[in-house]
Amino acid sequence: MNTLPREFYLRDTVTVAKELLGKRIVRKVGRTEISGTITETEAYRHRDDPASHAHRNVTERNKVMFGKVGISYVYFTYGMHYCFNIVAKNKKTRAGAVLIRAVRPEKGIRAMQKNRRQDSVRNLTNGPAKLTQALQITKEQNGLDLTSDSKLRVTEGTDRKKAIIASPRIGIREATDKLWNFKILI
DNA sequence: CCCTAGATTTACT
DNA sequence: GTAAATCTAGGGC
Repeated sequence: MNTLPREFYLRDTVTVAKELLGKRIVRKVGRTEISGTITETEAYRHRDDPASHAHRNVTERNKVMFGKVGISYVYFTYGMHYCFNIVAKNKKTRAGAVLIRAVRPEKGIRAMQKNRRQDSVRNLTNGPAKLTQALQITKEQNGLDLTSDSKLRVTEGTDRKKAIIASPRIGIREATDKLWNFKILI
């Protein structure tokens, strides 16, 4: 399956968040391939988005969001969880990323069940910190180039276009008026 | 099914 | 100091 090119991510963050629905994340750990289709995303921008990590200045944590598009931004939160984002923004914007909130498991379900210590396929990747655990993504994968890395990529999907549901983003207190959470039905 | 509480570390108010 | 782009277990219905 074709890996998405850099230009895919060089557009408005909100546009890319919608476009990523139905695309596929492919992770390789040793000889095991783990993959899933993206079913839920959220856009986080820069100056106009008080809920974004990059709303203020560059810090050690958020610096990837100010860099090249198509790079992974993995951050640690709530004392125990990792979340996986992809840097995306148009040329005029300094910072932005798309949070991957849910995927539908495809290849490597056995490995995911082991990683999650959980048998129920429904509960494998239906949350931002669940899918990082299932795909073995930690801060080690922060800053990888998703357009060329051998162990973590985003490729075209096989799904037909489906209706997109837009909602307020989850778990934030600011900018709840922006409908920048996007999902497709499973 | 729903709800609430507790876990546990980082980053920056 | 404290809030955080969250999850799970445990109890009630």
